[in-house]
Amino acid sequence: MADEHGPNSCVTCPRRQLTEWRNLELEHLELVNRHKHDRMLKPGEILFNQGDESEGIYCIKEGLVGERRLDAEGHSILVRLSHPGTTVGYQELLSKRPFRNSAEVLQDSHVCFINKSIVQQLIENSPSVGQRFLRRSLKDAQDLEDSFIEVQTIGVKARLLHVLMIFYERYGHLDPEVGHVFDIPVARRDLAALVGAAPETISRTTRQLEEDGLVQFRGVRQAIIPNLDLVFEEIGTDI
Amino acid sequence: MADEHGPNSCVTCPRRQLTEWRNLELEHLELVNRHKHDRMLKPGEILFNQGDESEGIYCIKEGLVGERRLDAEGHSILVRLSHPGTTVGYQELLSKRPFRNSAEVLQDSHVCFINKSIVQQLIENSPSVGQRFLRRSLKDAQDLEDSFIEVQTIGVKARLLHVLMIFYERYGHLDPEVGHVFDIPVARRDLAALVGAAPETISRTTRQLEEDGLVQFRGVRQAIIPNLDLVFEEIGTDI
DNA sequence: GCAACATCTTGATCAACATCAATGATGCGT
DNA sequence: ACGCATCATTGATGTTGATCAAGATGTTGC
Repeated sequence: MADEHGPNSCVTCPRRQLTEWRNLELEHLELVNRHKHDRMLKPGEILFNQGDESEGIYCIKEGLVGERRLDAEGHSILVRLSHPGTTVGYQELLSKRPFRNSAEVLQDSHVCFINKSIVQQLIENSPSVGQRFLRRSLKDAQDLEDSFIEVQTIGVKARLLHVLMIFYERYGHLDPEVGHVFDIPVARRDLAALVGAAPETISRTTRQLEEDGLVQFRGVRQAIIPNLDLVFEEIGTDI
Repeated sequence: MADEHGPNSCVTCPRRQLTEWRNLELEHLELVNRHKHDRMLKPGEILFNQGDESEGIYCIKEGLVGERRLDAEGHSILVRLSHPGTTVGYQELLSKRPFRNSAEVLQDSHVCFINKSIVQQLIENSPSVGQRFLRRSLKDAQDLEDSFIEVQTIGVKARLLHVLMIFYERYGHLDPEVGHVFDIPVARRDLAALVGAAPETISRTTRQLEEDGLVQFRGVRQAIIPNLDLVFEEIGTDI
């Protein structure tokens, strides 16, 4: 399991700088590295299910993971997306409660699992870790509060644009010929679940965005924004 | 400012057991007590405004405080209510960001203000305080996530019932003659802002609840639930 | 390459809620 | 107690998005 600081080692993992393990001393880092479990996962595979007890924490090294909740009527809502450099499942681990969401792999992913006993040791021995988790929790709470306001306030069109902008930030690049090109890493139904709307509504809204000249869609997995300013105007300058 | 463990002292404050200062040593407690500022506030008074920089933390000793956010179109949404035993404004203090909501007193309240330099000292010298704030933040994030799901999923009627049940838990008592009587501590417009609906919709929904026999309203500030089971049935047993 | 299946789109209809306008209640100051 | 201002209710109408049903477009396995 321990490759001596090879390409799979936590010590040299470039994503670690984004995580709560950022300031970890070498000693603790090697502890993590010795005990971590690497997994390569395909879309549709499950990290954990709603209702499960937490066994540890999941580090996303590559790929994309979504946290999904099923409501009483069986609708699934995508509560959040986790990109590389994110630890998934820390809330339930720290609060010792069962998972309230399921975590599902949305793209080919490389995920490391760290057992709760190891995390416990890190928190006890490295004060920075606790602080990082506090900051992370504060940020998550604030993001959620914003989404909460957004859902009550603005319509599907603006919310869809917002989600598309998130994809653009992460997967986009500028093609001087056509504009800002980016991938949509999820299926339409998941895009719908992310926006909090029915798939049919997403279809109609994307068509409307094309008619407005805000976004062009190339098939179902790619899109182009010819003019970013028009989009900012629509959603109110602040992203 | 310092009364020797009189009725206004933090040392003997009964609400403290509910706050992050719960396990504070006497020494630190007296530090807080020496530097806290007591204020008696009337409905409508403001603790802080959206956009202000955080100067410290607010302890609710008595009364009721609401956090309100104004969206782009000027709608105000009541993001959360804070009851006695709650510290308000900790997120912005710890993340060193400007307040994203305004805090407004909704009922006659007794609020203590603690300057950020004191809070800083406490966190540095008393490890339990940081942990308490972490727990608090985790809980807030989880509550928000639930509200988020709720807003997308269930209708105004169920959401209103949910809010009424919160009031019942806090202000209610059983009158064997008529049923479970409780006060509604906010005006209709604020009840609307809390549910995330227009005041007109709240009017119509309350009328519907009366027609269904779920809740009777006595004026605008009091209500009666003749049969709790009927309400639980409507919102799905879990509260 | 084609069948079988899942996914996406389109159209028609419906329910929920917002908005606007008017009226009725309540409270507050002098 | 009166008048004014704020707040709450009611009705009429408009908008948004969900749902249902059907067709179109992929996608996978053989």
